Amino acid sequence: MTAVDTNLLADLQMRGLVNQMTSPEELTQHLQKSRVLYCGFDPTADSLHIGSLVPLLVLRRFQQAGHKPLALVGGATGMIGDPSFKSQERKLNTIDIIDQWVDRLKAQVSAFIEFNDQGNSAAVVNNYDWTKDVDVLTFLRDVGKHFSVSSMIQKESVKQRLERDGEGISFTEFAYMILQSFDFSQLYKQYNCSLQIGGSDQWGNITGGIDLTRRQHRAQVFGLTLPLVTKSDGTKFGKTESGTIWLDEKKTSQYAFYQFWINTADADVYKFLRFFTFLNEAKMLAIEEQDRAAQGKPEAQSILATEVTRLVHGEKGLQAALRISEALFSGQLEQLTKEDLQQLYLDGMPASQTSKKSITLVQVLVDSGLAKSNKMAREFIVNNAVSVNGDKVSDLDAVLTPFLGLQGEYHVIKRGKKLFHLLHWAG
RNA sequence: GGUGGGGUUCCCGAGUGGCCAAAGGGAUCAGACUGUAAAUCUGACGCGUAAGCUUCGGUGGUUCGAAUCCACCUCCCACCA
Repeated sequence: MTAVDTNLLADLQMRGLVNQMTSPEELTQHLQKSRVLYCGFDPTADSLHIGSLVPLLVLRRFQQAGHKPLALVGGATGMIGDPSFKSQERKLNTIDIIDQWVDRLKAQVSAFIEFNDQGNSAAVVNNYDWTKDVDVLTFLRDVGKHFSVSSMIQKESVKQRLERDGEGISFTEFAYMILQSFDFSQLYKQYNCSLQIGGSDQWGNITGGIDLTRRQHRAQVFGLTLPLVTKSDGTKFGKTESGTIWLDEKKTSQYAFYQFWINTADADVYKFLRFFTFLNEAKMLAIEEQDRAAQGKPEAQSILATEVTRLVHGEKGLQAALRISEALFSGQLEQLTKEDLQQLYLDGMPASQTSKKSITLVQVLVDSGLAKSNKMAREFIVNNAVSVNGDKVSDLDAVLTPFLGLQGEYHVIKRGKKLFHLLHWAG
């Protein structure tokens, strides 16, 4: 039997990772032994984004403490759409698309948990497997009968939707909770799974599952929700000017991922260290103390970025991100060798190639996506926001040619303080 | 099926025949200050160097002129059956 770390809950609480839990004393008691727990991830896109990182890492924390994690991929629930705290009814995706997404998610969640031969080896399950063959009548009689509509509409997660003018909720979405509850009950039956974790928005769905499991199997199971990750400035966590931060490196490069964390506000960074890293409390307090004493630029952001990038993209991905970041932000562009530049290209720095002999700067800005239109490109140049190979350019008619490039082949274009693009003259 | 209310530029939201590329707020972007922070100030924020062009759910119409009026279609919401 795997040894169990009985301080797990205390650690999670120290990290601020516990939002709500059912019967705390009994759950603490329950977790003295190795248990099976699960967390669901619905396929709403072809990749998870960093919003799912907290639950994924908590699954990992549970496994490290000796419990068996199940990552549930919502092949069934993803077809319905969770209405919890969503202000609008959502469009249904087609079944083929959902299938593809399910496969990607399986691979992604697998990276965060261990599959070994020990008692607490992780597993990935798909709720489509036990939902697809349940016919409507059976479902309504055996599952639906356990739910009271009046208690369902009391749930905070759908209440505001029901009360809000101009929006409604279809029966399909309303029934989502029942499907998710059915998952918990099934996983209890099949795996003796006794704990479900999820975001704070999942509380209603989780307690629904707990009730159903009690009614169908006369068993007590537990729920624990994690806090919503919020930022001190009130803006939404996980978005940048260029969009969502995805876990898939094809959608968000390792470099962009690293940069996202580097840009964490001071007001949030120590909290995020607790949420997103496995550093122990003493270590994190030491970092905080040191930053305070230093009065200058804090170290916490770079530690956070390093740790999280390593967790998600591995040591290689981290090194690639670091190489680009250092090259670009140290300001020593002219010292880069041809190999360095090539490596930046391979590391996934935003880049493009051209076989032309010369291009206007305005054109380059637009082609590279650094500016949305010629008009914006010109505005950036006039505002002194553009530099090429480290030098500000304020000439609207500037033209780039290979000769002027680094090593005769590359131009590093910078717009604003943080956006870069590598232009390679392939001709 | 009936009745009523809606669909405005990324979001919210004003605009009911010309003064509207369309108020205001938010978000976003740039500059200054900085630490690739925060706060603050300044500027930008449909496309076009410009003349100008293309937008206000869709199509068609009325008009010198429509986001604004009319018809049909479509989607959403509420209530009634």
